[in-house]
Amino acid sequence: MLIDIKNRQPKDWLNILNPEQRDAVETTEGPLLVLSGAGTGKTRVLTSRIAFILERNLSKPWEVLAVTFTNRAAKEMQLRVGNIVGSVADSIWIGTFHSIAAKILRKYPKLVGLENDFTILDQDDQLRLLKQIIEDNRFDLNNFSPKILMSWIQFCKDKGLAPENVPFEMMGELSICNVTDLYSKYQDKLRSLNCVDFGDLLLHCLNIFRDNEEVLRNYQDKFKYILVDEYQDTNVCQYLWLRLISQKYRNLCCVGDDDQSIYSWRGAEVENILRFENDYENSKVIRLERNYRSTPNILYAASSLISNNKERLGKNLTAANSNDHEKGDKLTLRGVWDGEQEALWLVSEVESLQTRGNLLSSIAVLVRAGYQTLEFEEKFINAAIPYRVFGGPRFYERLEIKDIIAYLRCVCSDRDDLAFERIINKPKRGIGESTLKKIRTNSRVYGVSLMQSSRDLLETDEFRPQTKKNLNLLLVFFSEWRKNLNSSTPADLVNKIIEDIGYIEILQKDSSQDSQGRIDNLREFSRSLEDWDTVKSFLDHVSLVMENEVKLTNNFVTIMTLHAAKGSEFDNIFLPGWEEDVFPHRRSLDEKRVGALEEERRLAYVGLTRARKKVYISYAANRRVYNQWQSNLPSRFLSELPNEILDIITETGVFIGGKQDSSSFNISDLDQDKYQKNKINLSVGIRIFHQKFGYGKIISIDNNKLSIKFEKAGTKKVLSSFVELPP
DNA sequence: GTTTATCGTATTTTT
DNA sequence: TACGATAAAC
Repeated sequence: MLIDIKNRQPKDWLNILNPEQRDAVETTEGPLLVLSGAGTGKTRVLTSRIAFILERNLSKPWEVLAVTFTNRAAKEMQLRVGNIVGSVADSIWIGTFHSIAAKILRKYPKLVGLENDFTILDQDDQLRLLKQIIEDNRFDLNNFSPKILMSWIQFCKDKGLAPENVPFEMMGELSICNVTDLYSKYQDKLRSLNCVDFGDLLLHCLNIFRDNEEVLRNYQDKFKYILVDEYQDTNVCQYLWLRLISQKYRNLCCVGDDDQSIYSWRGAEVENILRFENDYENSKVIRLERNYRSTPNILYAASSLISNNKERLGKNLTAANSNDHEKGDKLTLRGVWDGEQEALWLVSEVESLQTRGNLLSSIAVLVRAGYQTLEFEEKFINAAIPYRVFGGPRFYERLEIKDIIAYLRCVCSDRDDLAFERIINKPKRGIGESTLKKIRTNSRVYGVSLMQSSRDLLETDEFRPQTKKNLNLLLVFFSEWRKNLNSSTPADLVNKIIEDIGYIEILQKDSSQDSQGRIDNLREFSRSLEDWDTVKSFLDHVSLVMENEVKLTNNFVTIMTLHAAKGSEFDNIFLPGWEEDVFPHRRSLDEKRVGALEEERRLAYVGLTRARKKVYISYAANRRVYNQWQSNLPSRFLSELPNEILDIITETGVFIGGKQDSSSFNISDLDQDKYQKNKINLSVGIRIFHQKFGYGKIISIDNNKLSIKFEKAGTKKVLSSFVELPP
């Protein structure tokens, strides 16, 4: 594919750009903000800009830094730049914030008190570590859960704050317990274990730049051109980092879209993009508003929706290939009785798309939250339609894989206590809580690693004979594996480990459903290791690139969360679950922050703008949540879509406004106030009939939500539009 | 001392 | 439902 594109006229990639895009590519000097709406060719601008810089010989490839948020985006950029400029693209610094920071940190670990081979912890390890610290120090934390405390610590790190710099105001309701103390202890522990967490990668890197002028100058001199993708998603720490590193040449090009900012919960600050012009003197702003992706109808829907947000810079997307006669299909809006019917309907629409000649790979189902994928998976399996869930439990996060990785980590480092704790009794070898406690206490007293502590204790009679024997065997294995560390390939080493500890046999004995799948995963894992020369380089890859290699095999429907969908596009998009409390998510409604709802709306905007041709939105009146029936109102976002471009189909038997006539259904009917007017007279005590639950009496009324005591089904909450007066 | 069973509770999004 | 913490059984 390289050859094919390289054979084009050298200027081709430049000439296909529209004037604004071209301006963004050619304005190489000085700070530049590119406000790039959905589908306006953002990636094309970024890649062309890099190609332009290289082609004009403005800098060497290794003097260009391009940062993205996801590994996927980084990979794509690498590929597309490579398509234009060829193999020199390999020496450009392209990567995620985290991987670039890790690369720099690996060069200067000592400056922040780390050793060369520090380990990057994942969330699981972070949480376990924090729990341990809470226990060890007997912290009184007022019933705040470790999870909450962990996210607070991450929050501080996102802001670029070390424990000693956290201002009192930031502690919020956590100020009643000494969280900063905990944070500080957590950092100490990480350092003593020679570990970092995700937030540290950036924070340490930032601190290196702050405290070591020569190092900073080194990188400032190096990077003549800096490009940032998805700038609206940067947090304070990343913002400060960028400011420092770009200070010398000031050739900083940030590309982003405030309407697609959906990561504030992870510390992202839209403000970064809103204040770009103030922050960087003599900066230029270019707006990309020509959308090459979606039909006019889809854009109209998306624009109407997003115009309900107040905090935005404001952009008007127009369809680049617009033409008054061809507005594209209307959006399909489907209301159904319950979640199951929604899934059945969705699958049947997929089948119909397929018979009309659409590839399954042109179809995506975008959900608000991970748990929603299950229902669709089931129905796809029944219909024998191939699908793939992205962003589900990721390969390296599977338990069995994590176990083996923990073994590898222990082989590499004697000091990796977290990994050691994970595997000391996995598979079960009779080493339980009390033995572990002894090892821990001993290690704390003497300041040695758990593994060293175990070795020391084995010299004594502290353990029972059986325990002693088992633990000793494990340690003997480790010293053997370490001998092989440099002589054999990582794949061979893993196979040896799996065999020595009898992992496969244990899985085989366990006759549970997924044990075969786990064995397959292990095989797959050792196969994937064949691409790596050293265990260490592989471990780094694992912690930074959590995704499994995406197999671009065949033809399948994509199922993923709206968050994961950002940056991708499909001909046909399904957006199920548009109900209050599901989407917008309840958590965002509970939150007092005004911005929370606006972020949900941006998420809806992202969803709509993924589609090239056709959008299907659906909602279910009832849903089973944790084995309980719950009735939901249609999402408020539905009433923000223009009526004239919707094809509305409600299921037979779903009553809206007391009428079964679907043609008279109007979106504004969803508006609660208007809705109240044409409903039947309901009051407490009245006997009613409900399609699914039968007869019952109303016990209370809350707007149009009714609590009804059914004669057979018990007490349920039901939407008033779904009840009838008995004949 | 270790493993298994039961109970109760909290449920987003991800580098 | 699914996981984690605690209680009973091996």
